[in-house]
Amino acid sequence: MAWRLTQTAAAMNYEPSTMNTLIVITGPTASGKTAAAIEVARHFNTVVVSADSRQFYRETSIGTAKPNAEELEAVKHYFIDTLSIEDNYTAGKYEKEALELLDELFKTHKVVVLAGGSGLFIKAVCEGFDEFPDIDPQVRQRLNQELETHGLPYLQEKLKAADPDYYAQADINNPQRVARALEVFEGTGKPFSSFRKSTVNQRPFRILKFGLDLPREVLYNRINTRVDIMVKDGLIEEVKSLLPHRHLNALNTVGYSEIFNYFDGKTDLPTAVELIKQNTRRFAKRQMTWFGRDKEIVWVDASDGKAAEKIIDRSPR
RNA sequence: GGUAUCAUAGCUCAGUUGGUAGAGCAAAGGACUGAAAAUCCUUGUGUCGCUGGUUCGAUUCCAGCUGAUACCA
Repeated sequence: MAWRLTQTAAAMNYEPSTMNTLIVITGPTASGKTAAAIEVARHFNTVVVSADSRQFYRETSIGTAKPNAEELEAVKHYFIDTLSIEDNYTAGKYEKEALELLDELFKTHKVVVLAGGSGLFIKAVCEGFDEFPDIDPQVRQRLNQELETHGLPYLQEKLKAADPDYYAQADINNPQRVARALEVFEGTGKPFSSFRKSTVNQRPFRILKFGLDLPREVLYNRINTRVDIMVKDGLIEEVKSLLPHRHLNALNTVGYSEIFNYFDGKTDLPTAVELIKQNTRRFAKRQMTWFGRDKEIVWVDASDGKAAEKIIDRSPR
């Protein structure tokens, strides 16, 4: 058995040998996804599509651990540097754009690599979201204003009245969730829950998911040293140049927020760097929680530096 | 060397008029369908420095020891 069928592929009843394959390479931050993806892509003479929600933006590089020039040279990458931090991007847009891109790429490639650590964006490609109408961003802006002036309970009550079904199951303490449900309701006149059908969309390609696995202690050490390297490589200067744009969502990100606080005089630099390490470790933990729930992921041990070989070994020939 | 104070969770500390203890931070676990490197939820992990004494019972009181800090020499 050289490769494994995902449930999706099995359900579609495609002939494996003639079917295009998306090799998903994921895992927590600093687990070695970039290098593994390049190695796998080279082996299949193909390209890498990024599923990393922070590497889209061309203004941020050091703090997002973007592939370096040499790595970008080695293999063609998509969805790297395609956006500005000023752009208002969503996971829904990514789903559509990524599927269109894959459709094109599979015309000339049997295999494409999807690499990244953003669980929601991987889900967008592999399963997709239910159809939600586009909502005018002003609706969210207004809701955030209401949150500011009236507090979360006010929005909770609105949601309770607008969509009792969702209210009953939603994470009501989470302002972003409450606001999201309300923006859909207020933008469409229909309850958020009426759009949520939890359908797993069938994709016209086979999906193999691999996760890079490291003992936690090893991963945490890698995170810590990688942050030190970022600082040496000029992270502080990068963040300084972005100070005028600090309110943008794309910069509400580990590695940037902490340095903004340093420039505000809220912490000293060593403390800010320690906080980046700590928050990156926490981020990695959240990623592991997310990916741990995905039973389609085949985990490969990455502590020997041979993760790519193992992925190639378990992929179609 | 002397005197005083302190020693409780990974860290900073609270507390028990004697009935084996709790906050913050750290950490761990979890949720998450268009903000996702975002956002949110849950959880106390302990030879109460060591050795004796008093006591039905000591982390608490007493003595000695060890260590830390301050002051005096």
